[in-house]
Amino acid sequence: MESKVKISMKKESRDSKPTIVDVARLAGVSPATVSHVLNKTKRVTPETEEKVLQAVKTLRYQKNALASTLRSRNSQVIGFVTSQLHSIFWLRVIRAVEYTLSQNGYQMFLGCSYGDPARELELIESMLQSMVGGVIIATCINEINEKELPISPQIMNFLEERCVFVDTYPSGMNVDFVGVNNEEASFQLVELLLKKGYRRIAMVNGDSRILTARERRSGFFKALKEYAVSVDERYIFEGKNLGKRTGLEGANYLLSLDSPPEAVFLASGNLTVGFLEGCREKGVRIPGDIELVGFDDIEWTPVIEPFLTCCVQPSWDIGETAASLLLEKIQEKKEGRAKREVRLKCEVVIRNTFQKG
Amino acid sequence: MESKVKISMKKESRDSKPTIVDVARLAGVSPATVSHVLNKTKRVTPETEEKVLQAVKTLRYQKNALASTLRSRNSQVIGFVTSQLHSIFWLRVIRAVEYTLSQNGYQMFLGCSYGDPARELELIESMLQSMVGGVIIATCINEINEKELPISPQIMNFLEERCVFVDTYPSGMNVDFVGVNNEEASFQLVELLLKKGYRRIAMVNGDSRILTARERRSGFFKALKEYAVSVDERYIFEGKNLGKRTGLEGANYLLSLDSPPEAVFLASGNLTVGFLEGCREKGVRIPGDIELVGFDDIEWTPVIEPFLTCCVQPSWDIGETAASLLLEKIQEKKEGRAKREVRLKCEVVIRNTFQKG
DNA sequence: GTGAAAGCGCTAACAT
DNA sequence: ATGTTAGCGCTTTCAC
Repeated sequence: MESKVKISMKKESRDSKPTIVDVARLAGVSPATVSHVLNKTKRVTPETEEKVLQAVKTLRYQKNALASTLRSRNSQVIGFVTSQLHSIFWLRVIRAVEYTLSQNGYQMFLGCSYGDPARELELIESMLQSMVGGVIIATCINEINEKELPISPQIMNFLEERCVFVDTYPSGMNVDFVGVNNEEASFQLVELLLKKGYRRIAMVNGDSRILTARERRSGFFKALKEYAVSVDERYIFEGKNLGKRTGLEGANYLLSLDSPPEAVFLASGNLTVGFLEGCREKGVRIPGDIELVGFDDIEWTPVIEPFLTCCVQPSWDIGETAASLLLEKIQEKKEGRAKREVRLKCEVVIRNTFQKG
Repeated sequence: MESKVKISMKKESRDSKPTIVDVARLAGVSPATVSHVLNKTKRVTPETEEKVLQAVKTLRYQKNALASTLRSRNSQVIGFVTSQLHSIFWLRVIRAVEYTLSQNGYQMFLGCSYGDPARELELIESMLQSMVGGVIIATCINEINEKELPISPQIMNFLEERCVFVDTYPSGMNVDFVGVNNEEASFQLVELLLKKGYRRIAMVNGDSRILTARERRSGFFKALKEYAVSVDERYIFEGKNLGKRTGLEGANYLLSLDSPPEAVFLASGNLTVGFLEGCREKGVRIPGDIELVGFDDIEWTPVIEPFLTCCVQPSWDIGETAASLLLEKIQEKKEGRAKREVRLKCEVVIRNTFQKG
């Protein structure tokens, strides 16, 4: 008697959501059958299927994703670990990832390391504790260094089996990766300057331990070489990172030289923003006094001067491709398949003075 | 014998992470005790505590968050449902929310409804299925309408008990809310125009079923009234939403009038971007031909002309306050406490022509 | 202060 | 084709 009361208590309480057991009882079948109907994991007669679906409907049953994942070890959640949450570029990538995942019935964890490698690992670990199905990482780790940043074999294994890196990845790691053709696009931008006859061309870039910085730098040098222009070390400014501050510092440095450059290649959108601020402070007019080409578009270009010539990263495609690649990887269980490196192409957008030239 | 083999198999396999049982065994205590040590949920002698912590360390044990949440009904995950993922404003809010949550040991789900109310509800439901502890919502639902968009009592209850709305909320709902002083800030902006002597002042705004649009509109009218300026209906342009396109349409309309306005109040940052595009197309110079004040700053203002006078929303504070409020609400179990409405103040930034005036 | 046992809601293996 | 049973990894009574 006691137990019966308890059971009915449970069924009465309106704040607790219905479980698979409630559905089974109402449909007059076993919980296992309900599970099979909902997951299409075994054939069931149309008759019982109908009963189950009806019960689901009347109870407004929604399955508990946690219990399901815990038991089946199959999660419908993907984590996205980014290293910055500042630029419109990353916002677009996030949007594409979120959209692609949700279209496939997945949810997204979002975490930001703010450029701290240790924090990045913490985020990955905490996502693992929540049994995510996989992770997309915009890493801030340039190189695996067992001394400075030990990574457990478990994490290492996870990074290889259930991750996709975007934009950049730690050098020497064999991982799936989605990025852009940094070298080629940089080459094209610098070539525009060279074709126009400029020879005193500067570069503002970040630390070349960063993959993207390194590749863009390489494109710059390649172009100079192809046009037989010797490198003037005074025109090379390489700051700590690809951020705004570095751009500002680069402007302060380059614009103070005895013979300033005629043209500058800026290796990122944030660098460009900082560089423009520096120009403004120094009273240098853009366009006019100096010619700029930049990697990555800057948001406001369509609205107001200056219209900068740049290459536009396919930010949406980057996110979409990364998400699709990860889902594919997770769903086909082949553990040992070869890693893939996808390079999407940037579009070089020619604006302003170049149109006249 | 058979079972023993199985057990040892289990312990050998290196791909499975250690469980609380493994820790308990190694420390020579029961799983319950390990749980109590880790969660500080009961007093334990320092001696056994030490043993447990040691075992945790050597096994590199990390507790399974899913199992923990499933059993304790206490989740460390918060969902953020946004209605758009386009502007830098929302990026900042997201950043603040993510940061605040992670500082408190929480993880964040991110979902975007893209302005579709039905999708918004789906997102909330799927988060509920994952047993999130609470949700922060930038809603696109202006009004509860049982006919068009039925909301189950369960969801309704959840929205009231474990949610915080940001930026706007459905009219008539009694919920926790974090927003800004839309009316007051708009008043101040329009007052700047009035004090400078303008009388032919226009407004570009979104549909006033949207809370923010309504309040900003109200501030506009209040200012005109206070300065005894009668409203000229031709100068009121109210489009569908607060987006860029509406701003462009507003520019096309207002700049084509026989006697165009001398000054315009733009009720959002995106409206401003669109309006500027319209000005550019029509060859109207800003600043110069027409005076603008805008609600919400636009990203590039510090770098390039035009420097617009505007009010800056405290986007970081909005996100941080919303997250803190939600965590507080969840942690203090008082179910029936009064709802709170927090209004943060915008900073009016006076730039350009106003400085000379 | 500690442990045994039950159970959160689900799915997978094994019967029938 | 369906049901029975066990158990994912954890927390929580309730004994001792």
